[in-house]
Amino acid sequence: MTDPVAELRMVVANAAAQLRGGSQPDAQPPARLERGRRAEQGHYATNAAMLLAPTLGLAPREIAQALGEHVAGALGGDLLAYAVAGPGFLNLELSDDWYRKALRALLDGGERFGAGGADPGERILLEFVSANPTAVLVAASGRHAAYGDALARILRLHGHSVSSEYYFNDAGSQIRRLGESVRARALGDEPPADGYQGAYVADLASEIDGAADPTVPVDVIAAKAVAILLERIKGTLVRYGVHFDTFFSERTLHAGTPSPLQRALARLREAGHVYDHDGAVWLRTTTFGDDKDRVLLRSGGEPTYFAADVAYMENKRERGFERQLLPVGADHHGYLARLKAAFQALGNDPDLLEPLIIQFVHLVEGDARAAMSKRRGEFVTLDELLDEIGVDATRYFMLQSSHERTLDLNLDLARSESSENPVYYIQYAHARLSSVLARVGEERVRSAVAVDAAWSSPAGELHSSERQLLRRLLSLPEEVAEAAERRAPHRMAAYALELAQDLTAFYRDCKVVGAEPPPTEAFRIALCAAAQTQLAVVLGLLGVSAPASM
RNA sequence: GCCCCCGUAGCUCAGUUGGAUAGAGCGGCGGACUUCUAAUCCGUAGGUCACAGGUUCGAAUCCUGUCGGGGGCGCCA
Repeated sequence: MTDPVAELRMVVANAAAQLRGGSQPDAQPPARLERGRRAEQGHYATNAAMLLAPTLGLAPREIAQALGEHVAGALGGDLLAYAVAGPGFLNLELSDDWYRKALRALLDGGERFGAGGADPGERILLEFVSANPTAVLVAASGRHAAYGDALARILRLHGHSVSSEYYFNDAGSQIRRLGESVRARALGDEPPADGYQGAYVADLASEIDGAADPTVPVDVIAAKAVAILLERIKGTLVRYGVHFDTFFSERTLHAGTPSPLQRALARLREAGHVYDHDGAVWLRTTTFGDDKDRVLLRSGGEPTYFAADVAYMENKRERGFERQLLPVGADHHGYLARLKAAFQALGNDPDLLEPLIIQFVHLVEGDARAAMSKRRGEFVTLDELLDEIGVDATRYFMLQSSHERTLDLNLDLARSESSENPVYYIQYAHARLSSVLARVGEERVRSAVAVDAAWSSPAGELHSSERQLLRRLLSLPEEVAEAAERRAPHRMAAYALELAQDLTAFYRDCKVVGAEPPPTEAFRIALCAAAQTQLAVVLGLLGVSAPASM
């Protein structure tokens, strides 16, 4: 019994197959098995009968009844009762024996319970944040960082091999502008109009030796500035708990003969997707659904940012990553059609390049929305945000809502209500469990967890809060699968909160230490241990700490 | 003008491969601390799921349109 709910689902599927007899399952979606939302809806409910109705030509409730009989036969003593309800749901009520076996499965799974659902596991490259090292990270980058990092963790638990990567632009005109801005500040001048105005540029000017020295080329100044800023960015990411396996330099795409960029270009040319026009070199992205063709090499021969991106995609593929995930800001969405087109032009299956659009974080202070232009230097940095409300609250805030939705971050509210962040409620549940288990003592915990024969007594019946907590814990595999497949870390944030609520209800209703009779105490200790393990795992997926005390 | 995302309780948001009586946190109101952690709990008020049509036995969810908010439409990055 590695996944009790999956086994239950299998029993229902088999029963449905028997009812269906020879007729094909056709294109029906698989039947669902859900936790009952209300007490009278049983412990689990399935809509299988309603899905079978069209095929069998019978009333859903009639089918549900027959389905119930089959399921009852297969489950034996694990099933306490079943009932047909509503338009044709089959509600199942499971026995306490089933719940005890389920707890055994949870404990045996340990930190890996719910892991490995991906079939097959893929080699995935997840590139995110990738903010140019022309400034420090802004608060909004905190959303991308939290999203990508959590997604990487979730995909890994789900059974994929994920490499997280930060692509940084260390070549091209923005970098040159940074260098010119630093030089201007070093000379006591204003940066150029299209340069970087922030106060940090003046700091860079004083930090970099020779910034004012006319014999030192601007490119050298720029490179030094990039190196400093990149280190600051890395420092912020470490503080934020966001890990990158690799930092990838754009410059390397232009290096060597032939450079990766030249090779990608040659490949596209061979495939017949490239042409010359107006002195520039174009990629015929319209072949693959883009609005218009795109320039790869400008009429001066200089490659566009797009050309570098194309070479970068090719490089990812050459490194053996079959799937490329690319969370980007909503302001980039117009860029994605051409990326996808280029990916196809390189001979790839377009479905293997997955751009994920992350909507904006609107910073609000008072009534006005804070403008965030890096060039003008008017922005709230991620470090400032972390100073204000802390890593855990920031990460949870950034992850609690869908990335498809714009997020309003009211700084005044964040400051004043930081302690109201749901993350503390979740962490508190974890701390409580730790406290209970500490009170019980390691030795007692070990024995309670090890010997499930000692969990049941003739008189003991589980409390409904215990059952509900177990159902929540048992749903982790499907929650992880859902979060991974939908690229939706916020599902785990919601799950963590629900788990904490069930834990709090359990804590309220079921005394653990000294519970009578002894088998009840043993069972509850084991349940606490399983819950603590899982809550720590889930918090870990979000990149939030799981404190032993608060 | 064209394209993308969003519109759910006072606020911030879950819930979209169509299912049962739409949920949570915060805020409001009324209660509970000699207790395994009160950063908690209990009770209560609060909804035309933006609007209008359509498909369906069944729609917050799918389709069409309208309104509102955000973003994008460079040989910039």
